[in-house]
Amino acid sequence: MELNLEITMESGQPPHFLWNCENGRFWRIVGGERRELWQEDGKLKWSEGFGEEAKHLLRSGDNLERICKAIGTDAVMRRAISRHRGLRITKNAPWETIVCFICSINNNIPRIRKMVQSLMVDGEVMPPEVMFAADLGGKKLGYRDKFLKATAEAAMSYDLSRVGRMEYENAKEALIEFEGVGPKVADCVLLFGYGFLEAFPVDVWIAREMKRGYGIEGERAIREFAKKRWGKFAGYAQQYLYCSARSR
DNA sequence: CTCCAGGTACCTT
DNA sequence: AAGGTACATGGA
Repeated sequence: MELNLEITMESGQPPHFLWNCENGRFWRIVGGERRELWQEDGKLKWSEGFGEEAKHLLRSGDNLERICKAIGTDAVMRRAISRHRGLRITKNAPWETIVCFICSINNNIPRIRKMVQSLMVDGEVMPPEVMFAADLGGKKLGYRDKFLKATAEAAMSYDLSRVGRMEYENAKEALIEFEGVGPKVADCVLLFGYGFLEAFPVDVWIAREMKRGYGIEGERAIREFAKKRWGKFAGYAQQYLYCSARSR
């Protein structure tokens, strides 16, 4: 599996907010167990018993070479890919992904991470029932606390796995019903939480990069262009562009 | 002081 | 569909 673990885990995807990094190893606690991930000579290593989950997290089934070949149809994208070799889309739990990206609203990565960490108990994001009942005051969430409360309450009586069985457009509409989930957050959740690789989240970095690289402006036009050019792998294209924009 | 950050909700054209 | 504005917070 082609992989650059460091770039992947620290590219603004959910693991960036949920996992920790210490001397080259990534770790988090799940169910009281410490899971670790690292690379040796490019080869992925994991702590005992964590192999299947690790492969799932890193979408080992994605043929990165084939995907990059499919989306690398112009100089801008090829350059983005070459500068971030081994960057993969990750697959995370839907609820954790929703929380991460509600926290991301009009926010920066270091602070998103702080907020998400403050919403974790025993290494995991508080489940909806707990979050709804929790006192979020003092966590410095800004106006996002009311979005989290409302969405947590709604999620208590909603089977989030349903979304994963819908078509992309319907799934997006369903997610936007939650307070604090708009088009951009929904696309992030669909991409990183449900594995819809056609999702193309448009944030300020992407908007900037699309104008710079392709001369395209406006959310509507950007999404149309992305769908036409990158189709079912638009999510990967987006992540390469995002990292390019941020490393500029 | 202003500007910005993986935007959304709500309003008016 | 497109364009405005308020909204919390902290760092540059």
